[in-house]
Amino acid sequence: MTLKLVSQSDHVPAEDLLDGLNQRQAEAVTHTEGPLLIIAGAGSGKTRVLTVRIAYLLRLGVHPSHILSLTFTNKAAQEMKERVGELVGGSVSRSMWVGTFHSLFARILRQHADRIGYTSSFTIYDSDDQLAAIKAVMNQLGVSQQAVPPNGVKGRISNAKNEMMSWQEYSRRASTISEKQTAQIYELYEKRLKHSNAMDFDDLLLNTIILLDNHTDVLEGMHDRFKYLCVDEYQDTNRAQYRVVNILAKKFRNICVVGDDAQSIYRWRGADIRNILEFERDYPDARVVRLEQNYRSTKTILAAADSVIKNNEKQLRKTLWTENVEGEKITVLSCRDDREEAESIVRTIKNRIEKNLYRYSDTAVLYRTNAQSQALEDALRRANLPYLIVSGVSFYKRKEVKDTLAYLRLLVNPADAESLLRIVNEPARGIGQTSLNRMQEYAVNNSTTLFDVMADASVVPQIQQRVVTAARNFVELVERHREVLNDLPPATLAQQYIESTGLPTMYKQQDTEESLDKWNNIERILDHILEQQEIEENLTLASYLETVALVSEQDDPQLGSNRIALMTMHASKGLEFPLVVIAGLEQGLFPLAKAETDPGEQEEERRLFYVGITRAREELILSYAERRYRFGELSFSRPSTFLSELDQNTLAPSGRSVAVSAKIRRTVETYSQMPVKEDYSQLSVKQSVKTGQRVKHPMFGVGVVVDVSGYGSSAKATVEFSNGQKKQLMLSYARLEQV
DNA sequence: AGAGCGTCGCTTTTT
DNA sequence: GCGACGCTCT
Repeated sequence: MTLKLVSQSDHVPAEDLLDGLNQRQAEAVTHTEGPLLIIAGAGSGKTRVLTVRIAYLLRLGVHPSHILSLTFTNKAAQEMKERVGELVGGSVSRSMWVGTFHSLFARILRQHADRIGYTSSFTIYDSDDQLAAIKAVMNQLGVSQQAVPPNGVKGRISNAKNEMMSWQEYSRRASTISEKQTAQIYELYEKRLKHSNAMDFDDLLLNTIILLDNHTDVLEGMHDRFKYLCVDEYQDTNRAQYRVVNILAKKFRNICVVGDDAQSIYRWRGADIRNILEFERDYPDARVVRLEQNYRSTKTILAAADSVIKNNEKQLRKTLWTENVEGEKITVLSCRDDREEAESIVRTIKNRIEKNLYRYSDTAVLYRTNAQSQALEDALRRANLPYLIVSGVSFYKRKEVKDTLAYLRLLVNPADAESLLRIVNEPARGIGQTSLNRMQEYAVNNSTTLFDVMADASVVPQIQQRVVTAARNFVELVERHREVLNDLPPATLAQQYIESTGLPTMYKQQDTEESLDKWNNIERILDHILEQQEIEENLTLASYLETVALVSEQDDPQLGSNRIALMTMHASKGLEFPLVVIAGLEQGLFPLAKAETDPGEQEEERRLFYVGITRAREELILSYAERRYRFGELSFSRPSTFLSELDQNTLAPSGRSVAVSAKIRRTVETYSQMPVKEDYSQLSVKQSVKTGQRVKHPMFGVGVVVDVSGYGSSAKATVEFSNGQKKQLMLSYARLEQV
């Protein structure tokens, strides 16, 4: 198979691959030996360079299996595989290692699990499982969850792991009482996971490091295998990832990293920007190539992006430029509330589409938080426009889905305490919390697993006979299917097993709309397994579960369809759309409130805005609402400071004063009943606004009041701003300051 | 053991 | 405004 394809790639000279690349891009492609840092600005053809570079390596005769390409998200890995496949043929690209850090390391760890005290059927814990384990450990220690929020502990443990700090070391360094407590939880958490034959996301990296550090033969195997390394989104790697990359690159030093410090948006989860900033120090002989020509966006969009990002101090200066046209100015929609914002956005998009400027799939609406998608969805549905939410988690977060997967995980790995606890009494089997606590305690004290205790719980003190029987029945149910784990095709096995758990039956019998929905979702998983089994011949239940654990959601088949895409700005990284809308540009939302006190956070938010802006090819629309529902309550906000940072020349004059639509149906009562949390300290200022007075608007800048009408909460002022713009402003929303 | 009710925290972002 | 969790009652 491979032979045929290598010969196929032989008949075209490698140089032909360089056609259409600019000089810098070609330089990056042809620098195959030794360290290479590619600083790739947004839209500079990074993916193209990476894929061509791989094709180039192959044409030089490098065997595909010697190339390792690490990406940050599944989406990126997928795209890389496809695009390389287009260049060199699908079966060649299939024998290459292209994947996320996590998925790749999970594979490596499965191969060598026994070397680090795991079995190859270890379970991967998602963050809910992590939290459940932390809570269990806290209970065990008698730490109150009120006093110590488990989520905070989770964050601290994860941070420690990202910095490769073991619980032993954490414990040594702990000085405050709270740190010592965290250390204790960390220790027991680690032991609990190990005992459950489970790893969390961070462990996948950490254990890989441990494996490679302590087992020279494995390391040598890796070295000989991965002669060419390529790491995408290097600015988003954390210290553990950095470490693995450097271990792997040590022998051949053919390491190519690509990144853009301006697009580093994962600091919060341990990404360390030093990794890219100090690459040249790590590899003094590194070649550095800067890709600064942008092929994606109009001059206007680039100018806007640049005007924003230059407010960041920590920044490698680089100059993006483009030969593209000037393009449309940026429209700003100012709206009264989130509902109106959604409707304005939908109307604007609809308008563009009706004029045949764009198709649905040319359009993306980006936002800061997933919660914002709700209003947008409603508006899109009302307008009957097709849309697609690129969210990630929804399906796999549903209870019945998690339960089904927990059953399957238990089947593969009966030591998995978190999965067991999740479903042992779902549907009810008469095994309650008290009994479970007793059995768990017994398991911990006797260094065995909960599952094994349940096989014969009669030894547990104070246990009731009917619980002993129920527990044994449960264990037998699982064991019965475990016996055929390797004999039956996974889909068949899963089907029979899940059926026998009584879970689907329970939902079916409840016979409500909701429960039938749940039953349906269970069927969807079983169908999905069957589907995967047909795609991949060697599918095992374990490999299926791994994919599901490491893939948030593969909605890709839908991404190609003609729909408007809705997603967070984080999810938009690496994508591009002719028309991009960024919603919710308000202080406290974007940037988030916590950025206001932390300059580092502020800069990260700004980079995120930069990422959002640079997704746009032709046209950008920004919006904000003066009030919106958050946490079920109405809250007020000022327009984002990011808006005022934008180069004013890039904004459309009409867009800056987009009128509030009369179409919005909203009654006075709704307003008067709305809880108002915001302080009204500025109200006196507003009410004293007089004609002729100079005022400052957070977004429109300084202006003169030319007219005042109405009073109380409906008072309006007409303000003429310094650029000649006249705008009517509701005094109760517009944050005018006296100047 | 399990159902029912009230409280609380939550929305940043993801492998 | 929702879902997870804990407390109380049966």
